[in-house]
Amino acid sequence: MKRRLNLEDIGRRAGVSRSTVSRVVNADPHVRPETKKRVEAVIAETGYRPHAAARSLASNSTGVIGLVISSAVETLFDDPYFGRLILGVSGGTNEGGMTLALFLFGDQADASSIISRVVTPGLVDGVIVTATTRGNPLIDHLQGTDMPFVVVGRPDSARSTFCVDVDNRGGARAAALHLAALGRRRPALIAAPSNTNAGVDRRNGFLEGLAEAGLSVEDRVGEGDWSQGSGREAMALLLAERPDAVFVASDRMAVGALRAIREAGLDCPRDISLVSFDGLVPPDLTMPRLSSVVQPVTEVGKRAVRLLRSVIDGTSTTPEHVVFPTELAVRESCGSTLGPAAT
Amino acid sequence: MKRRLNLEDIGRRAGVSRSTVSRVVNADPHVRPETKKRVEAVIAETGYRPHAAARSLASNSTGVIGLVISSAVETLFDDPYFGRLILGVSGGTNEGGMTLALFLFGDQADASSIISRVVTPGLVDGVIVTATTRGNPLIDHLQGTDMPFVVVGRPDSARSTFCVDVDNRGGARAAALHLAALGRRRPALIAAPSNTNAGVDRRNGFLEGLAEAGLSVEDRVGEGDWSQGSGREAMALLLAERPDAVFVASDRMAVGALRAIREAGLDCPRDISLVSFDGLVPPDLTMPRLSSVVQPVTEVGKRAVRLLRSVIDGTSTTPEHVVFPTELAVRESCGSTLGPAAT
DNA sequence: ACCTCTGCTGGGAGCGCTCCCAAATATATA
DNA sequence: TATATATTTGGGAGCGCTCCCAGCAGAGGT
Repeated sequence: MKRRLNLEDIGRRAGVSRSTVSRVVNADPHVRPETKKRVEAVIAETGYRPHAAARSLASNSTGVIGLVISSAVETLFDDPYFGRLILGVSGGTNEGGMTLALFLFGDQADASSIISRVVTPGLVDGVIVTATTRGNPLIDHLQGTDMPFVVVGRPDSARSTFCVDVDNRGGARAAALHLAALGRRRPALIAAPSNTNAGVDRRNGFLEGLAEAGLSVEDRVGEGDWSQGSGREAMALLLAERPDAVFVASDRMAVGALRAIREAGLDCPRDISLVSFDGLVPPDLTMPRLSSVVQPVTEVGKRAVRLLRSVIDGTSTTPEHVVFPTELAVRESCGSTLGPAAT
Repeated sequence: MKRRLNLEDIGRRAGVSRSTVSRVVNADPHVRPETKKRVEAVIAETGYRPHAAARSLASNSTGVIGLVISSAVETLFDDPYFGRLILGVSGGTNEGGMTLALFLFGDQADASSIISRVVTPGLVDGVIVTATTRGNPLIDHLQGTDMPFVVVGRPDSARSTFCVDVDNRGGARAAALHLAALGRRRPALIAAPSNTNAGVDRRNGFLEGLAEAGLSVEDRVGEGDWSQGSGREAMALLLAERPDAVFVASDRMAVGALRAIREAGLDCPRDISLVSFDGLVPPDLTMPRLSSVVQPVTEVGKRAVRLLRSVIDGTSTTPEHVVFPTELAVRESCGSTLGPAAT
């Protein structure tokens, strides 16, 4: 069992000191080219790699970013949202040569263990937190520490944190306007949980758009829990109100709603025009293809990493809110090509 | 800006030495109860947390496990497989109080950077590698280092590594037998990529089962790339051969196949009985609900962590292969409740 | 030839912890 | 009470790196 090589060993072999090797490894320009070449040769030949923990300790920076996702974990990946977010964050860390540490809450026991692990000094340089539900305890906790963090989504108390969000409200409003323009007159809403800020914003945006168009949902409102099943149930209930259009606050729930519509012997988009939110489900997954308000999740993740890095290195000091626009992608489920529904 | 507390500081406040505090933190039993109590009081009061990097350096163990997923990243989470795997691995690391580092390959540039990052000493204690395609360069590379690793899936050269796999072959065989028992006589196969071991095993298992039942696929064979679109195309082509049953090597591709069947004006399961592999798509996602061979992905992930931990701590030294059973879940798409198809 | 200035290099100190051995104290045995 | 033994505690050494300052060489100016 041969010992691991360290800077000193490489230095000895190259006839230079520890410090010089360190400079070469860190691309410090103050090294004579020939010296540098020699050291690099030894490094290549020995396969030397600097020890990450030692580096972190000495430099007080780990090169690791934490992503904390608190949610009912079992069904986490049933919704494409988190996968995409992880993809974006991973892309962001990769481009900075950083490492991504993923913290997923399972049950409540994990939660407290993770909360304390996340703030352990010397483990991560900063954290990205998804603010799925209002009153996220982790955010409060982080606020009391000096661990840099950014929130994905809109945090409850807007002013004190860095965050990256999408224009939920604007997107939902656009959906309402589109449905109205299509001539639909009995719009329904399947909202996302009202204990999430995204859910609240989408609901308000939709109602706002409707109001602008002189429409209202009246009693045609249901609420799901993001799951497909909840969308189906909500839709089944709503059917009694004979809506001619529905805005479903997430793709996932929309898939369920679609099922309920079909099970009732109705046709989407002919009988009911549907627009959902997210734009994450591959269009071909459903028949008809979902028209939905697309949010750029991957970009959100990437951007969150960049923002966090600027917080870590002190470039950003005053709370900053980045909001990405959302855009309605018209496909089949809204029935744009059909013209107004026959009453 | 107050300095971060260290063991020495806590010791001073509690009137004991650095070492004693360390013992308390690490639950070493050789501490007098009252001393322990006093130290714990100081820790609680100051909110002290040991520095992870310092710990890693001194103890030569990081408490971090790496999960490396090499795949076309953009579409990674379109397939529920990886999400579930991550969930399982995350559950495994959480239960050991460990941290999960996630390495996703984006493009080829990421690949080499990640490969070298993964083997950096002092970053992770070990790695879990998904062996999506044959001849995975990372596995070869790891074999040349002393970084502990376990492979999820069957590696090419079976004998030299630790791995956790599922019984792809047996599951596919069961699918064939089931289709045959249903009275189907013109079975087709939409295989997974033959440059993956899972793809090869599923194909062989299916053919084997068919042979046992005295059937054969003849020309009714297609191959997809795991994507839904590829399943659809393969099925569309296959339709010309007038199959009365099809085994699709993944749920995802099966969703595409279902679409092709419907687009051709045929009915599944009446005209074509379909069985897929994975059991990961929520049943209600499709109409009809998919009958599929279920693989316990989450358990695989959990088990991989446990196995890796035993490799890390030296408990396991001789390559060990864990294989989970797979099980056919009969739902609607195979048409079991229909009786034999009318020719 | 002398001095200065710049460019490169070496080495001490220290990051906060664990490991281990020895010292100090408490307990058991004769 | 004296001695042996077990329990608890303290502190040195070191993990491998970065940071910083001092030293040393060679180039340039007078």
